[in-house]
Amino acid sequence: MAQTKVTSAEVAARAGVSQSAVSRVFTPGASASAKTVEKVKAAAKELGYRPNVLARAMVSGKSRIIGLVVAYLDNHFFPVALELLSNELQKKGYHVLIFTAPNSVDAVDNLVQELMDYQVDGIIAASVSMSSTLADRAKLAGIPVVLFNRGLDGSGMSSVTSTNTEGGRKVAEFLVDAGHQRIAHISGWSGSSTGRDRAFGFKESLAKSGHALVAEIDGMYSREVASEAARDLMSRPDPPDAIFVGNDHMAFAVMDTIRFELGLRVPEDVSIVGYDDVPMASWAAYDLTTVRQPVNQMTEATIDTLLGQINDPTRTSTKIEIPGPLIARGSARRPEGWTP
Amino acid sequence: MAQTKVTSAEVAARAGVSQSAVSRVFTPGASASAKTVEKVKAAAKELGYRPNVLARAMVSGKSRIIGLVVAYLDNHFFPVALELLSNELQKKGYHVLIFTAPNSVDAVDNLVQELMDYQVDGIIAASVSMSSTLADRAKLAGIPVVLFNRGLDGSGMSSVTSTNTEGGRKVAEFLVDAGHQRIAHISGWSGSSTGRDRAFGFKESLAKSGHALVAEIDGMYSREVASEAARDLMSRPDPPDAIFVGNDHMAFAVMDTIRFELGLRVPEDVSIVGYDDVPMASWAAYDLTTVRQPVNQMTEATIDTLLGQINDPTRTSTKIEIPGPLIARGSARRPEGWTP
DNA sequence: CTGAAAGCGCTTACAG
DNA sequence: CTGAAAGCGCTTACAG
Repeated sequence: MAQTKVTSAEVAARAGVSQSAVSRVFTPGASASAKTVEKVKAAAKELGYRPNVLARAMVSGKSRIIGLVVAYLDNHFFPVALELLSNELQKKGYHVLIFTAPNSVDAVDNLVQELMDYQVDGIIAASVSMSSTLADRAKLAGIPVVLFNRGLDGSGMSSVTSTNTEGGRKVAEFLVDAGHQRIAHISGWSGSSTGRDRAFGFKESLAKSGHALVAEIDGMYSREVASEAARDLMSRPDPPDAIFVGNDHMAFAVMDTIRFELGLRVPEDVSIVGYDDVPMASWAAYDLTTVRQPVNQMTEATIDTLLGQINDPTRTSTKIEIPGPLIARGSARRPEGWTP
Repeated sequence: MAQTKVTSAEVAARAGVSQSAVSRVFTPGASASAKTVEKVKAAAKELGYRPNVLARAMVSGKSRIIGLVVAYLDNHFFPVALELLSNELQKKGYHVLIFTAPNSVDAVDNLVQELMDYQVDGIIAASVSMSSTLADRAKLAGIPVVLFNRGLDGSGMSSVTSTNTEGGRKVAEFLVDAGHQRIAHISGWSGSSTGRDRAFGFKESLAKSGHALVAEIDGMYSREVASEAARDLMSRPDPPDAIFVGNDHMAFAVMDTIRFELGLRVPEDVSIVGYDDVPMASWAAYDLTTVRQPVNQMTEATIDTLLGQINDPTRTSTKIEIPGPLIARGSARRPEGWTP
């Protein structure tokens, strides 16, 4: 029997109290006598009243909306993260306004402007490039920003990633210990800190053990580009015996190309290692050796950081890196006696 | 140089006009002289002013927010749909408040209440079960609802699906024409119209050609349940020579189980057909024969329907079904001389 | 075209 | 604890 739009004034009239009293009953922590609460709740129920969140947001200055900017939804890491982020935020009484971003800095800056128009309390940018000037704008507007799965040093924005450099190192050790001699890298997009850090750790560790990279190609986080890179690598006179691919999403494409198009065997002819440990990595058709990004911990840290900054604007930005293990499966030869 | 919160009044002061004038300059279609526009825009730019969308929403009664309820984000069909929906809505000046739903009717009803608190202009429920009473509530509140990839007859809600019954029929014909004799079905969740319709069309067509279903098991849209069903089916004394699986997401699990766990060949030992044609279906590791859901057209129709109802509240609800082709790939034996 | 004023539905000091 | 009142930042009749 809900009316088209019930206001607190109507509830007040029916309950025989003031409009302020109605508001108090619906404001956690505000004072109202048991009797008032009872009368108001009864009237509200009869009329089907619920407070207008937008009005509340306007006067309180808190919208309880978090803006989430995402790209790369075709990489399954992000739907998983999105779901975790959204569930957790819902539990804490926040809601998510989602923006899908083409991955250009300009486009993202526009989106973030629009987000700010909605008076969001905070912004999570997932694997997306924001300009520093935009970051400054958000800071001036008092809106905290947390970068998820991407860092931007010197931007003053908080970020949450896995220990990408360390992850790259682990892969190098794993491949070297397994006796690989001709190692190549199809990297994550070099415009992303994530891609750069993994490549850096990987190459650094390789060099330390006296190995040089056979080849390094930017896979641009794209299936097509990664497949082309795999074709290129495997058709060389001296093809690699192991390829570290900058994320799982590209690694699947590389495996498809190598096995079904080129007719080679994985790992007998070439070992493949990915990064992320998306659910599909454990599916039998791929059984991909990869470095796990602890997405649960990463989303938790992201939310803690963001809400922390929302509740205490003086808090300084933090850079959180969460370690994840290398998960050895069937797509790469293992070092003898290897244990995680 | 943006201030922490610039209001139209401040812009008005700087531009030497009234606050109303500022508002008009930022309201498409409102009248203002070229001179006023110029002065206001200049002042707005200097101060970094942007209208507060929430305030606008309150007075205009239009939030330009669309509530999107999703479940099953692990099924790749939904991230794809989500991205299309979000992009298209952004282009039309709407934004998406996202709610991830556990798939119980109660939980969904709660979420939708919260959505309404945000004064959303419309709701898209993707593969999610809403109660009819909730639908009635939304209608009373004047908020149009469109069901995406799910129907609910008699609810008065609009829905957009593919022609699921017809799709089921196509699969039956395809398998029968290929000479399969022992045909089984691991269905989509029987609580969903989508699952029921596909199963219905499939069985109806099978019966018409004098074939009986060897077995039918509800796969609950779950990888685990579908895998268990596959084990069950293939360990029978007289195992099926073809299985129609209610969606691609489950079909991948079925293929993994049959090939890597049971050591059988697809399609030599058993043909597998899915439903959806998610991107992964075309990946070489699965090469899945499936019925395509034209997700582009489905999302377009969803948006057209929703915005249509928002702009013209008298418009009656519609039930749209969009046909999609069967895509023959390598996971199922083809009828001789088969053409799409 | 333009400004003064009312009002959207709330929250929150301020008195009592 | 409670009510009257101000105000959040806008849009939109209403006069002029």
